Amino acid sequence: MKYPFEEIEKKYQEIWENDGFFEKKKGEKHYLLEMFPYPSGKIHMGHVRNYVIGDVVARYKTMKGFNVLHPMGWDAFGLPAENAAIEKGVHPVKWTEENISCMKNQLKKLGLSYDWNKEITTCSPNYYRWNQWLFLKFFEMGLAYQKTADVNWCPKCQTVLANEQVLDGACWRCEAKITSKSLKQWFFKITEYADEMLDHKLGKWPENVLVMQKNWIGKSKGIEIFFKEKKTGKTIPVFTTRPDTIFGATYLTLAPQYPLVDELIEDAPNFSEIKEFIEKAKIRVSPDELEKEGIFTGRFAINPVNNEEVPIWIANYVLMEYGTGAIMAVPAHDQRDFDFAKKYGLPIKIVISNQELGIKDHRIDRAYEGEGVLVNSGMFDGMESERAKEAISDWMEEIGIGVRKINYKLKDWLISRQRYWGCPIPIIYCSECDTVPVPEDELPVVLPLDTKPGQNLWEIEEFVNCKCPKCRQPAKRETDTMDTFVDSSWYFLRFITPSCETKLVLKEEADYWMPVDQYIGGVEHAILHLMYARFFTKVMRDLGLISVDEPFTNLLAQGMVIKDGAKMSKSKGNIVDPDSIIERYGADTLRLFILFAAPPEGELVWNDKGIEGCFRFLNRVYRLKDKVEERDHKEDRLYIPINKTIKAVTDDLERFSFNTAIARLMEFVNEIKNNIPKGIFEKFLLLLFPFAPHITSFLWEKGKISDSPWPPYDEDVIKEKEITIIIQINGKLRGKITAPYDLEAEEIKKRAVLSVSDKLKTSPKNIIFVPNKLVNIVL
RNA sequence: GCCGAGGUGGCGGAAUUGGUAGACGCAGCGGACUUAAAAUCCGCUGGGGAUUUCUCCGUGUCGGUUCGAGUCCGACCCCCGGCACCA
Repeated sequence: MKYPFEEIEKKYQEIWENDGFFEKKKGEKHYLLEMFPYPSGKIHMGHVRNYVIGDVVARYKTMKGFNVLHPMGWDAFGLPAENAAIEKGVHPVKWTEENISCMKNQLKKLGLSYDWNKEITTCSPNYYRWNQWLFLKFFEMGLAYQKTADVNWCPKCQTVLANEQVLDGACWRCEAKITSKSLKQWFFKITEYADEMLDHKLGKWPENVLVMQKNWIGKSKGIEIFFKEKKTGKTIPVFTTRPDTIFGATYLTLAPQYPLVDELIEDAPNFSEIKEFIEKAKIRVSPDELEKEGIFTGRFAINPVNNEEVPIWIANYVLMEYGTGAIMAVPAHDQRDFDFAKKYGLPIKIVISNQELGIKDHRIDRAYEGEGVLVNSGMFDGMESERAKEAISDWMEEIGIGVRKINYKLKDWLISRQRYWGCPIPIIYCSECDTVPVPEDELPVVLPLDTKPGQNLWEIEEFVNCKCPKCRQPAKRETDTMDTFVDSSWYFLRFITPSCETKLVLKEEADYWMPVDQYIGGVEHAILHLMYARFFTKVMRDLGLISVDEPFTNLLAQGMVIKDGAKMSKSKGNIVDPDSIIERYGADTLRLFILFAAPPEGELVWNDKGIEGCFRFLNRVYRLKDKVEERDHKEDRLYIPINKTIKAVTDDLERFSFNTAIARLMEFVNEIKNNIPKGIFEKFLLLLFPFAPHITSFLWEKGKISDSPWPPYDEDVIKEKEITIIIQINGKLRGKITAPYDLEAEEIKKRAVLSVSDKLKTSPKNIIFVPNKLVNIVL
């Protein structure tokens, strides 16, 4: 037996299409947002999960009387569109538009309550002109700059990538191995906000997301110490977090790319050997495959704390991008330096003593990296390393051989992409005036649409050639486009006034709606998108666009959808198509199952059988319509259960425990035996409505169910008059009694002892009483 | 290696502050209805033993705190996620 979900869902989706969802403008504001999708073709179960969670919250909050903003849009620039153009000969515009219309249709078939009047599409000039406008603002503020750097290059995507977009040495999108390339590129100075981004003081974010971001930012406090090269007297600064080990520095190591290297080795007898090593060492290998190797330069440096000469080496494990590109090696107290020193027979000098390692024993077999008392460290001998760090730093700064410094792992965000299907960077290069920003009133720089598949912007002369805005002489446009993560770093602001032509957002409206009260999306964006969006928010605040420090007050990081032990994906061939499920069971069943199968933060294991249970449940609900009776409901035996259910479902929704909320609804239906009074049935329908809006709309009969407020519960009824008291003997369950609510302790204890008297071999030593819960008799 | 989250029946998962472990659903078993099947409805369903309402064991392992521990503390084991020569 199946209820006629096709007709029901079609009917109500048509009604919603015409009526919309959010006409009323009263109550406290609630900005609810789910991560907008890339229009890749069809929605997948991950989308369904994300958007169904959002929809339940939207409908619940609306019923609770909030003024809800719940918009949806499209993250529409990106590489798959270009690949499709090359493979199928369809223009990215057409491909994207078709996908959007298909996916929008799918979202509607799920019964999602979006305010489609606020829809945005990042590839439309009306949207990306503000992308360009923000770029110009960043440029004015010195937050957008160009530099030549060794950058991550994906040979398959034929473009550069930001650091965050390289996973395990491979491209985040196509998994091709990343190579290095030296290019002049545009960067956003995200590092300027590194410190502020370490704290998220607003609302509730999952701990693991905050920790991941913190690790990514990777703040470390230390000191730059100035070594001098002996022959030339040139300064080689090294960064360390362990100044307490400075007396144990027995050699220096430079990154292969270190600028001074060429000069240092020019008169070395084994010059060509060193050169060869450097070229080999420059090739990036993943850390676990890399054997630590190095070569002596023939030169020495002076350790400024004791004027000792230490050899200068070049090693493949020293990174040019972090710190100064040069390190002081303390083999006794750093495992990497230790391995290296052992391999090349370099001296190992212990300067931190500890219980495990005798200070006189020089044949240690590993580095001691912990804290301890300083030895062999001149006037700092006997000091605790924690104190010595400060004392040595103070002293170094005083005599000018070092300066305290904070380093971050976080790098500036490389935003140039050598791709066509993206937002053009609004910059013009003029032989006279150099780098000139496109004037604001000439925005947008429109992406030319009359192109052939695979054609790049630099191949389109009409685009490239232009006039310099300053001197009106012929000039050339920047032909790189922006990383698509730029588009999604501020879209939550555009949703507020999406069609405003004069401003990115109207200030008063932004002040009303921002920040987003609840953001919902996959954990996979914990670093990339969420960090970029926080960065943009802080810049937009400094620009005076908004008054908030953070974009998203609360974050719900939803788990992945799994089948056969792996994330659902086309390449693994384990996808379940939402359309086929809707066709078979209807959208309400799909919505219910995806919420019921797992708590939102956890992984959801797809089970073809499990969905049957939700379908059966909705069929039972449907059949209830024949059991509804017109009669007084306050006296009915279901009156207490429905009130308990209202309380439970309300509490569960407040803490996003959708799976248990649905279980409560199922329990209630299991309670109904022969019939149900209409008043109680209606309350039940209101509770079920956010989860299964179609079937509940149908069963509601009178008017629109969505106009009804969330039902309150009767406090008096919930407090039961007769309650069950657990009786334990020595903490083990031995019986139960029922007693009036709040019956006094002595009376309960008396009854409890009496009820288990045959099991009491000795008289009780102690009786623990927890009001309205249990009695524990201790023998 | 470091950081984070977790380990509960055959399975997905409940147990919100330490107080009836296993709600709800799936799968399974038995029964009703039916000529039969499907659907539906009812009952059982952590393990062992007595077979009736009794009893022992049981939330990764070992120990601790407590009248009482899935929940708190300590040590260890195992999975998952993130970062990984960051000096």
